[in-house]
Amino acid sequence: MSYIKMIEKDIVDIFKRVGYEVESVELTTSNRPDLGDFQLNDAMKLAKSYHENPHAIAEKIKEELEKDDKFTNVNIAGPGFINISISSKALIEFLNSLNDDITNSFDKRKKKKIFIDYGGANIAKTLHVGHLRSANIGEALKRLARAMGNEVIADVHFGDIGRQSGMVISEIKRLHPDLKYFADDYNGEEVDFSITAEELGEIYPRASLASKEDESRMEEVRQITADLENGHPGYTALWNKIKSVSIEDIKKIYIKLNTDFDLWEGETDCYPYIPETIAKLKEGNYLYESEGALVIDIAEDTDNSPMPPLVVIKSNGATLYATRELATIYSRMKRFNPDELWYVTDFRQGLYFEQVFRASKKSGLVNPDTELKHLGFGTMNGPDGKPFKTRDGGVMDLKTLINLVIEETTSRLNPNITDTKEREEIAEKIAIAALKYADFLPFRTTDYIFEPSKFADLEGKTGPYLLYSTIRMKSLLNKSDINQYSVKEIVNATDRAVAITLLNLPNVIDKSYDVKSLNDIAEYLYKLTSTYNKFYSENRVLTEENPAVKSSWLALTNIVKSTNEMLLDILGIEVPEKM
RNA sequence: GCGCUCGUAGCUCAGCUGGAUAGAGUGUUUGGCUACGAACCAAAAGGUCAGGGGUUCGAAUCCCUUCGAGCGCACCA
Repeated sequence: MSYIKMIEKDIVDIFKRVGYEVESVELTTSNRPDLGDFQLNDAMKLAKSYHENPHAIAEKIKEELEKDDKFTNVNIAGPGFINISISSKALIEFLNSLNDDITNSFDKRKKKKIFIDYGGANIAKTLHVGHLRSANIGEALKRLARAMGNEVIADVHFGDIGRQSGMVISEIKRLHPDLKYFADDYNGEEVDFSITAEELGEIYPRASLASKEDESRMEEVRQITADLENGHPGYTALWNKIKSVSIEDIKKIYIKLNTDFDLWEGETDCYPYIPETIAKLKEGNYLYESEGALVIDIAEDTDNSPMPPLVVIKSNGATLYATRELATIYSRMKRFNPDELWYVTDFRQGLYFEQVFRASKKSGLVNPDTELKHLGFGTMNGPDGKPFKTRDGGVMDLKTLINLVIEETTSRLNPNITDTKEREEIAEKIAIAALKYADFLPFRTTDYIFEPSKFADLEGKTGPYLLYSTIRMKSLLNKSDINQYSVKEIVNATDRAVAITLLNLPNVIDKSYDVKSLNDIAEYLYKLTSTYNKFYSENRVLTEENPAVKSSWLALTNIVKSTNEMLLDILGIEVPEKM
């Protein structure tokens, strides 16, 4: 158990001993650091339920707290705030436990099997800035869930079928009408045709625009989509070729983003499970015909607004997104039987997922106790408040964005790093850190504005700040002539502040995991690092003459460095050796 | 029309399971490198928490209401 949780448990015992039943208490960092390290607000809450004077309750608690040598400076302020500080003796004990083993710095949860679906790259389209959040948040939640002791399976869930396939094929048909794939007598033979990811990136928007303006073109697209789904040999061969080009390109960017999946599956991977899924829905008599389509009712009595039924089979007999989603859920349950299924997508899909989840529960595709969670996120907008665009009005693709940031980080690299390849690698790592960290700072569901000028912003509360500071800690430790150290004393206010901040980590991790947002961890990293940097600027570690003080400060530096590395790793951010 | 989300410093965002004097970064002004790495540290200025009402010891936070913004509402994904 983490140190702060042990202290909190002790305090709960104290409450019980003096006659107040509380389940738990949380030590929160004080709003009034002049009065103490932490504050307890429980006396005022208890005053209500026990009909007693809050100050009198606080007084009883205070008396007991003072008997424990972990606490000092216990005082009561205002209506019944209890302020407490942690004694140096306790802080030293705590810091040394971290110095010995950093992996005990926060608490694990009861192990669960979690299946997480994020990324959601679309084969037909190049990755754009909208995909950044799903990759960042999904990857970090995966790592966080694993760090909390869970078994986690991640799937990229490529969008590899659907109308966009029809769009792309129809456009290629226009560009190369004589291609063998389109011939009536096409028989599965190899066709000499190649396409680059760049070309692909231009094809979809053109087709999409044309279909929007021309209903007959849209009808053609629908037809091609249906034919493809029904196994049209030429379309299938062409689409597979496009898929392999696109997937290769997409994988490269995910690797750059430090994002990795256990399963690189797509929507089409659920096809073998569609018949069973439909059979299961029919078995329970959940499907009925409405306007030519097969739908399932999912309204519930408690709904305070109309809930439309979910279309499972289109009137032309084809499947659609929801069909494949249901079959995918069925396949995941059958193959992995997870306790929880998480979907990290744009929050605009909230209603859709609510529908799919209800249909899955109602029809028994999942177990009654399987938790289905849609972890929606807000959109990353441009300065006009609309989804991020390039100067000429196009959607900013992810590669361009990454390269823009790399340009900035390259220009600031230490000139002592001369190897060209090394420079490129480091500049890229810093750029990714900048992008990811900026993306984690707002709460998960917040729409936020990402201004182009922020690309150039590598100072202050940024990824590069964290990397720079962590590298500086490493550098300090490397230069030290001592490599065995431990905390022997708390020397002044600056090292004390670092210790108190470290103490608070488990509560930050808990909250972050409970609400499935990384902003608390991102914020904590800055808090810890800047608190350390203040210590760093006011104390000279390497030239310190008192060996006990020097040892303590080296240990403190080591703990902060390790904590930063651990938390940055959870966020999917790599720390280079130098920068 | 129905539903969901949001409105906090010049800008970008935290804080929302009610707690003390509403925070951070950036920008502006200013100080600190012959220094363990200055992508750093320090200081100042900057607020009607959209407006109004209510609940209570206490409201940015909960409830009602007005105004403003965004998003979603069966055969797209």
